[in-house]
Amino acid sequence: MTLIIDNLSKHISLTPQEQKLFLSKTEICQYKAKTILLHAGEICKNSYFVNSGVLRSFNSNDNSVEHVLSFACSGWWIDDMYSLLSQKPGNLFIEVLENAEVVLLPKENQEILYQKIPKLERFFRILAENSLVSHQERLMDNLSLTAEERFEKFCSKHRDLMQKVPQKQIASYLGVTPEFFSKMKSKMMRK
Amino acid sequence: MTLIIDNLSKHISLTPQEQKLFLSKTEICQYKAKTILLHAGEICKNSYFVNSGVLRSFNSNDNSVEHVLSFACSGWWIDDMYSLLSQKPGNLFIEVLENAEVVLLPKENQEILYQKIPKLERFFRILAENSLVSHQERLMDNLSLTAEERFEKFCSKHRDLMQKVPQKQIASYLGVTPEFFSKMKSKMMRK
DNA sequence: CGTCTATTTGAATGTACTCAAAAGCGGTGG
DNA sequence: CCACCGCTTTTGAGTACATTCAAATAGACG
Repeated sequence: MTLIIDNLSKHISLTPQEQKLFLSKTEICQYKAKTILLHAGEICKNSYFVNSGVLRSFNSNDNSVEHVLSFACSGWWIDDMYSLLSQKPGNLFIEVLENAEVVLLPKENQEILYQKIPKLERFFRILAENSLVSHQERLMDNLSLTAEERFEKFCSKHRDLMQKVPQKQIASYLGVTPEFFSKMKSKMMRK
Repeated sequence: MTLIIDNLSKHISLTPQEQKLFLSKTEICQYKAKTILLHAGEICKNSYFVNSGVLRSFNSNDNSVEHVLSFACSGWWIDDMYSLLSQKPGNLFIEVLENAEVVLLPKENQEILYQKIPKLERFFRILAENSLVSHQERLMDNLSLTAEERFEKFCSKHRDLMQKVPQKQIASYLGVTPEFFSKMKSKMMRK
């Protein structure tokens, strides 16, 4: 029922009291599609855990060209890690793509929880390490694969997102223009 | 004197006993340039902390095209995080570029240390989070900047490496061919 | 139904790559 | 200490992958 407790339980085990404490430091919010949870230039005050719906993080080059850093569906965490850690203005937006229920974990509560439940250090260590691994892989893919190969890999890894997300944003995630993505897609269909 | 203890002290404070315990679980090794500490296909058994010298991690596309994931100088950690976490064969090489003194922290000792000194969970959480931030930034740079811009950014961030590392490897890190890098460089010099 | 945005398609362009060959540089052995 | 060998860097010509700009088409939403 509480997806987020299940998520924690993947790497650490919490007593019922600890679970209660954890939940008491979070807040559940409902957001409609297109809501912007964080604007570039703001300081990121929360980690977001997605119960349902879809979010994305992206930056926007002065000239309104967007680059998608990540998507987050049910069961995923999303934030502007740079801004969250440094508590300085970041350059990411976080936007709701599909009506979403989101668990907010405020930065200051996270620090409190680290003190009260040190096991959480372990959880977020593992979370960060796993995230690091997948970012490293994506980086290497961007260096060594063609757009077509990256697209195929994306499809096999995230078939679910293909339905939910406008393809211009998948293009952006893969690092190509929407126009090129469209041409590439139809070319691959023909085979 | 012990660079690695200084490094830990940046984020957590250890008692002298804890410091001793930590060091007792590590091993210091000297390696000559060109030594390969980890081959693709092997399981990564250690985290490496660089006391002196320079290392790099890279993968190698079947057809012998190399892509540099990261460099590590004095004071930096390096490993194949994927393989280290999963204890499955990875696809990274770790190589010594410049004669190096390296602190080895074996995976199994790391687990022991997590139990004996839970504060280390915090340290490696912060380490992973910071690494994640810089990988995210590099990823976004690869999506949104030209090769020239990435090169300029690299220069201003890592002037020291420019001297120490063959430029074909900087090219590889930036995601361009050595030939193109050379042309780009001379073009930028002329300005 | 009309408006707004996303997608498709086409033509011209550019950034970066491949292949090839020459020049430079560093280390090693005689 | 010099000469040679291998590797890195440079340079050039031709090519390819992906972009830009523009316009037409399709879809989604109020």
